[in-house]
Amino acid sequence: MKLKDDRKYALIFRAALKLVAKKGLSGITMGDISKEAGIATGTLYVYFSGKDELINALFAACRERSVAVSFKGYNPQQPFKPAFKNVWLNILKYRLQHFEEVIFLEQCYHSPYITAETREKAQQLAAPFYALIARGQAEQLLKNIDSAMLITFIIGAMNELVKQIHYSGIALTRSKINTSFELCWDALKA
Amino acid sequence: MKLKDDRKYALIFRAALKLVAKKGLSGITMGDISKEAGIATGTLYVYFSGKDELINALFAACRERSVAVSFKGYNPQQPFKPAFKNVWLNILKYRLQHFEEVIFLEQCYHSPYITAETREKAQQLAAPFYALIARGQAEQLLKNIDSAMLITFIIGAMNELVKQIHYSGIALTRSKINTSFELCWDALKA
Amino acid sequence: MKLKDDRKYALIFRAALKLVAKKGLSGITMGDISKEAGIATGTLYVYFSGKDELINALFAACRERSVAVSFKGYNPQQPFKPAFKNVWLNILKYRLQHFEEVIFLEQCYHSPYITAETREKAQQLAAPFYALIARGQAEQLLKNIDSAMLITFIIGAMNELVKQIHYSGIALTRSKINTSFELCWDALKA
Amino acid sequence: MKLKDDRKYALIFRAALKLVAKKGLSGITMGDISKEAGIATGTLYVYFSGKDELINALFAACRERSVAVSFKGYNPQQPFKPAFKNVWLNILKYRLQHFEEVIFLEQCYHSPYITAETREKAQQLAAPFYALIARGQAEQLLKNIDSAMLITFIIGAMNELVKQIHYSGIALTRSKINTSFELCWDALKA
DNA sequence: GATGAATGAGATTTCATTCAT
DNA sequence: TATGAATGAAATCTCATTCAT
Repeated sequence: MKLKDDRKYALIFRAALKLVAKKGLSGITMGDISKEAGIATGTLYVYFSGKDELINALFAACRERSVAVSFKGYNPQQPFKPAFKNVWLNILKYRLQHFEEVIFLEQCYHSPYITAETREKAQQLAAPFYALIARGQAEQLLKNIDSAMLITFIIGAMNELVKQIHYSGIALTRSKINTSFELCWDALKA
Repeated sequence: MKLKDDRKYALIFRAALKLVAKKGLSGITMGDISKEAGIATGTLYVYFSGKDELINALFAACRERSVAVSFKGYNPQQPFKPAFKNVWLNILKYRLQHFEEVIFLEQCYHSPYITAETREKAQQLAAPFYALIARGQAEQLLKNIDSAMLITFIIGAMNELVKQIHYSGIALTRSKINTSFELCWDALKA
Repeated sequence: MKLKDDRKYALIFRAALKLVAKKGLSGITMGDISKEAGIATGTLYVYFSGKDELINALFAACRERSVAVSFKGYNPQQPFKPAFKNVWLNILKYRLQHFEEVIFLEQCYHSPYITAETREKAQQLAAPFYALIARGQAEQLLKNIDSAMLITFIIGAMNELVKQIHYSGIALTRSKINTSFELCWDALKA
Repeated sequence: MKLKDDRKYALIFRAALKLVAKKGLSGITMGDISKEAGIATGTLYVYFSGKDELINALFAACRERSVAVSFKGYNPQQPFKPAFKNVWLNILKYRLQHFEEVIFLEQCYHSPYITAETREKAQQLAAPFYALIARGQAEQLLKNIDSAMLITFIIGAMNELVKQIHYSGIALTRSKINTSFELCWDALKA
């Protein structure tokens, strides 16, 4: 008896991400995805009930992975600024290394594929970031303003930074990274 | 024999923007656009040679309008910070009032519709912003780092801010605007 | 300007009926129908929103035509038996000449295509037959039993007769017709 | 190595009948049948070489069962009318209790699934009914006309009666049955 | 120029059948 | 034999574009 192959999910996701990065969300077809993944088109429907479900599942997976990686190595005992920088760097590195996911998530956000439910769940994943900001404010290191606004600033600037680095093709030196972080930190610090 | 009706361009653009904001770039069809614009599908092809051209033209138009409005009221005699804030506010207001265009531009950027040429031209429109940053640096008010990085920061943070405001539905008070600007200014200032 | 061509409905219906008679309801495809009708597959979707709608519409059309023709030449002044025979003959002739419709209606009845609504409407078309039976009972010419049962008997016997004639290929002589009618009449008469 | 499990045939047949009654012949898939039967899709192909064979086999089985039951309790010594009524009742009861088979047979008759051979064999099963009619004619109790026509009448009326009873949901009383039989008898009797 | 029906290539999806376990 | 994932041909349906009016 043949069992459902868990590696196929990864295979399909990788294929879809690659294609979206290349041709945009509006340019991918189920046929393209299956071909890229090296499986038959019909097989896609063994793993996902349709294109919508595939894209929603991939969206959720990308969001989760992205969050999961952010707090790697985070240690609450560590002083705030280095701990925060660690998270900031995790995010930056992840986004640069998985630029396809960044594009995919952005393209999805205003697409008809993502359901309200999926969107809702994605929102909830932000909780740890709010907690981190709250800690910085409690320690009087961060500006005492609406934490949503602070997060907005961090994420927005980071997004654009990642895109700029990706498209400019300019190598990202340690000093550039530090400059960028200080730019961000100057904005947030009390 | 009638002449091309200039108002139809606006009609078509407005329809396309509305639909992209609602259903995403991957969700719109020529049929949808014509219906929303209140004209026949065939008529679209009188004004645009095809879907690609329509989207490229709209993309270019949005970019141009967006830049044109940014420097409204800009007066080089004015001291830098208020002059800069004026531009910053122009951009913020425009993006909030024309949120559909923000979405559209974002969606386009990684779509196969936009040609390299269109992308190139869009890039060139950023020149006045570089000049503005250069002035701030010359006056030693802004950090003396890669101006592309500074612009990236400003635009990225602004984009996210606009989205947050739009989706949260929270009214934007004068004090919130000022807080946001100061956040941005603290990041940039020397 | 090209207008929707009313003859296309007839063209499509004729094609569908021909194919169902040949290959059964389970054997027809939208592609087959369009080819048989001499139009592009996409054109079918200009006239019907999908396969379901096409089949429901054809079902309704067949039912209506079948009923409409039944009372041709019916004259209430005429004595009951010849008036009744006239109707009976109308039905028999119509079904023999439009055998494809008989098959189609039968195939449809237990198919997932026909909606409850369509079924409902079809049911209502039987009213004139009930009225005719009621007249025969009022004149004490027909058995005074549940009129639904009488109609059931007439229609059931007729259906099978039509099939037998069609498949046996034996010519239907005037005398055979009369014999059949008398068989039916003997069953019904008081 | 296990042997073919005879109960599986019954399981498969039951599942197929249930589904055809619910969704029509055009609405069933091998997947549906296997799921309804509680077995794997692949297992269907252990018992039948394909969909066609499955349906032909079921068709033949239904026809055989239907005929076999008709003459239960038939005693040639018994006078004709009660003997005939006995057969008539056997058929009526069987069809009411196995309505799914009635639908299935009807649906099959004009489908491309049933082969000429299967159809042929089904035809031959009617022989005992012809013999019964011949006896009635020899005893000068039945009209002396083409026996095919008489059988057509009986079966057609019965079919419709069964459907009417099934769909109306009205309980079938002993008196209703008798009335129906007399209707039939009046038609046939010399 | 304006219309919208017509087109057919191509997208999504289904499903009978096969095959590895 | 039993399983159900895998397949790919074929079905349904969509949609950018054309064309007759």
